[in-house]
Amino acid sequence: MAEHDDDVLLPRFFKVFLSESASESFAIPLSFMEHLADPLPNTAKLQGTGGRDWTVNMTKIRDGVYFTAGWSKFAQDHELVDGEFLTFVYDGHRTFEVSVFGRLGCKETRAEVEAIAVDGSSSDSDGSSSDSEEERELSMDFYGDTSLGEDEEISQSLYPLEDEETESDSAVVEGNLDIEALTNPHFSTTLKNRIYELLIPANVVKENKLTFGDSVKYIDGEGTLVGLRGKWADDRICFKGWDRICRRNRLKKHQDTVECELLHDRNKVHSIRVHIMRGTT
DNA sequence: AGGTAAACAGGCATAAGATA
DNA sequence: TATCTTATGCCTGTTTACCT
Repeated sequence: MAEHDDDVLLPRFFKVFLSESASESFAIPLSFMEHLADPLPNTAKLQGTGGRDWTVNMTKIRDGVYFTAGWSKFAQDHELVDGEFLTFVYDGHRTFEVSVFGRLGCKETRAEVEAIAVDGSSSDSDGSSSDSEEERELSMDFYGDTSLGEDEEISQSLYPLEDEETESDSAVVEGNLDIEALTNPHFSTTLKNRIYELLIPANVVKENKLTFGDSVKYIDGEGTLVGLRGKWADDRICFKGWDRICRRNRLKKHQDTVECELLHDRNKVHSIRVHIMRGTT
């Protein structure tokens, strides 16, 4: 338990896998570079949930850092397909613990070690976690940033670097997201006139007995942004900063639909994962 | 079917920030 | 410092769901 608490403090990031841009090399988000060891090690160890390790080269290209040689082997061994989520927990030296979340939103164990005793180094591989526990673990992965409520952190997150926006992958789904497959509470929305706020439909809140804090993280293929809770005279629940999601994903009115998946920990929503479906309205 | 309440979109006013 | 732009809270009208 205490071990898990320590783990939560480790820096982490997530990305959506897109074969088009990530089959040969994999870009580490620019905003994560401040956490990387200095000087940058030549290689990194990727620890899969199946208990195996992969060594990959870490290469600095222009202003970014990429996993290069060895990454394609990792991707192949994990049978990564477009749209799957990867989370990376960094130990501060050269090891990344990588978790794979399938398109159904569940954590998956892949590239397993055959008939080998688990050495206990990975809390993910004990094989005892139930569905709900896995879901909570996913929540905790995105919960890593415990300073969510601090103004400084929020303002940084709200205004990401332009470079980050243009260089990272997009989580756009071209109209083929299987909505029924989403296991978390979700709702769809479109680009409204009032783009600064995202309204959480009251029926979704009620049906799922959801609660909200003062902020949520918006998660799209570009990374995360923090939206502060809006204050309204009525009881509606809405979050600000939504316009940045709309803008950086170039949402179009009367064309695009956004499926918002509410990631929660014991019904308290901490993040909203954004699935964009082009040309569906 | 009609009345009522809840939910929601969007207009308006204004505060805050940016820029000349 | 004045002006313009952006962001946000309040308010109101419309739509929808529910109850009688």
